[in-house]
Formats: sequence, C-alpha cells, structure tokens
Amino acid sequence: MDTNFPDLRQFGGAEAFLRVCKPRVVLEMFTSKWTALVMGALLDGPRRFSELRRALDGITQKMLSQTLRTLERDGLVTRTVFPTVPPRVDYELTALGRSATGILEAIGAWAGEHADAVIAARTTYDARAAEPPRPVT
Amino acid sequence: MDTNFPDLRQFGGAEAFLRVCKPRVVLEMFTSKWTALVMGALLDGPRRFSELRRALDGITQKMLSQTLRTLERDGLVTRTVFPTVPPRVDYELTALGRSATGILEAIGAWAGEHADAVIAARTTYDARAAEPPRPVT
DNA sequence: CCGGATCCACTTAGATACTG
DNA sequence: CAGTATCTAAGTGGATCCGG
Repeated sequence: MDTNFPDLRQFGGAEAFLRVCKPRVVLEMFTSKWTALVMGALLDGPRRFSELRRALDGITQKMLSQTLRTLERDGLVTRTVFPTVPPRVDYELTALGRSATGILEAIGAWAGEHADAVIAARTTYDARAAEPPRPVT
Repeated sequence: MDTNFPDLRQFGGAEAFLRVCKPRVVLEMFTSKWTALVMGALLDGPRRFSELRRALDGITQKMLSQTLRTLERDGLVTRTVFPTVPPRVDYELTALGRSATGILEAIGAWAGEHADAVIAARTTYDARAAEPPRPVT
C-alpha cells in the first residue's frame, strides 16, 4: 500500500507542516478537555449559560466560559445576549457546529467497538512493564 | 431533536464521567502532538526508528520515542527488536492501529470540507475583538 | 446571571547530554 | 542505531475573587 506520506522537508520540517495542516487544525478543536462535552450538551437545542453549567455538573465557570468562547471563535456556536435584567445568554450550535458533531459520532462509534481493546492493551503493557527484569541467560 | 445527553450526576459529576467515557479515552489517544503524524508515517508499512525520524523531519528523538511507546501501550503499534549489531527496531501498525486511522481519515475529510470555514470564522472573530468599544448610545 | 482577572498546580514538549 | 535521563519553557486547567 502506498498512501503518499508527504515529504515534510517541503514545508520546512514537521513542525512547520503541523501549523498549516488542516486536519490538525480540526483535531485541535476537540482536544481541550470540555469541548466535546459542551457540544454534546448543545445537541438538543439552544441552552443558556446556567443550564449548561448544571448539565455539565462540576465544570467551573471559567472553563465553561472559555470553552464556549473558543467554540464561538471557531464558528461552531453562536452566542446571543438578551438585554434583560438579570442578563440572559443563549448558546446554540451553528450548522458548521452540527456537522462537526459527526466527527464526535465517528469517534464514539470506533470507541464502542475498540475502546475495550485499547484499555486491555494498556493493562497488559503495564503489567509487563512492572515485571522483574529478565535474566540474561 | 433529543439526543439523550446523560445526567452526569449519575457518575459523580462531569469530571468523573470523563474518566470512564470511552469516546474520551479514544479522543485522548490522538491529542498528543505527534501521534497522528507518526501513525500516518506508518501507513505504508513497517518502518525502523531512524526511518521515522527522517520522515518526521524535525521531531526530536525523545518525542518520537515517547509517542511510539504510547502507541505501543495502546495496542496500535508493534515494536520488533532485531538482535543484530548495530541494533534495529521496526515499528508497524497493528490491525487495531490501522482501524484507528479511519478516525484520522474522517477528520481529514471534514477538514477538507470545513477547515477553511473555521479559519475564516477565527479571522472574523479576532478582527471584531480588536475593534474599538462601541458607544453605549 | 454571566462572566473577567488573577494566582497556582500540573502536564507537555523541546534542548541537551549520555549509554548499550 | 536506538534509545534514556535531566532540565527548562510553555501551555492547560482549577480555585478564588471581583465587576457589570
């Protein structure tokens, strides 16, 4: 099989390549701890800040706020402020955001089939690493 | 739409939920900087350490070594030592590892369609954030 | 109610030097 | 050739306090 792995020297090394690699940009959208969970909580429709805070029982205000702002910046979520008192702010997935949840579903599907194998492999590896050193014979 | 977002209090809060959530386990397999690139470099078949080091032009020995060990621990890559001198070590994707690259392909496909929209959204957001504050009227 | 600002602990990654 | 060990810099997340 030949999958045309690129010659990274064209880009000035792997480091430079990663900065312009679009799949990597997307990967980093989901790497932060709360991103996937917040998007999941928005799947059912618009939610206000305090509803999300309750749904994500245990998340700090700072992290929820920060995660939502990142999602908004990436165009995955809209933020709507109602000029009432007390203030009310609604968050909702955009079309782009809903399409991005497809990735999370793909990950969930793979996880359903293979996560146990990964966890088992870790257990085996860790047990082997904890064994006493083998005699040299 | 109702997507049955779970009541996280059942798990003792979101923090505890994330620790047992299988999709999250899978997500974290790819969060480290070099994982996806190393797996990509192994798609064409077995490679030895120095070949990978060259293919990933600019990666440090430490990060390549660390990434490969993590992949091996997760059961995605096998490590084969040939007892020759000088030593030779081959790395190869397992069946599990090859199936996991499907996730990376899904991300790549979405990126091909939507990464530009994300990048554009960021640009717009950043420009707006840099504007002078609006008068209160 | 919705956040911003600050401080701190922990993790991650790079540089460098050394070993079987 | 194929790593490991150590040190340091940078980023990420949590706790807490303050403001509109």
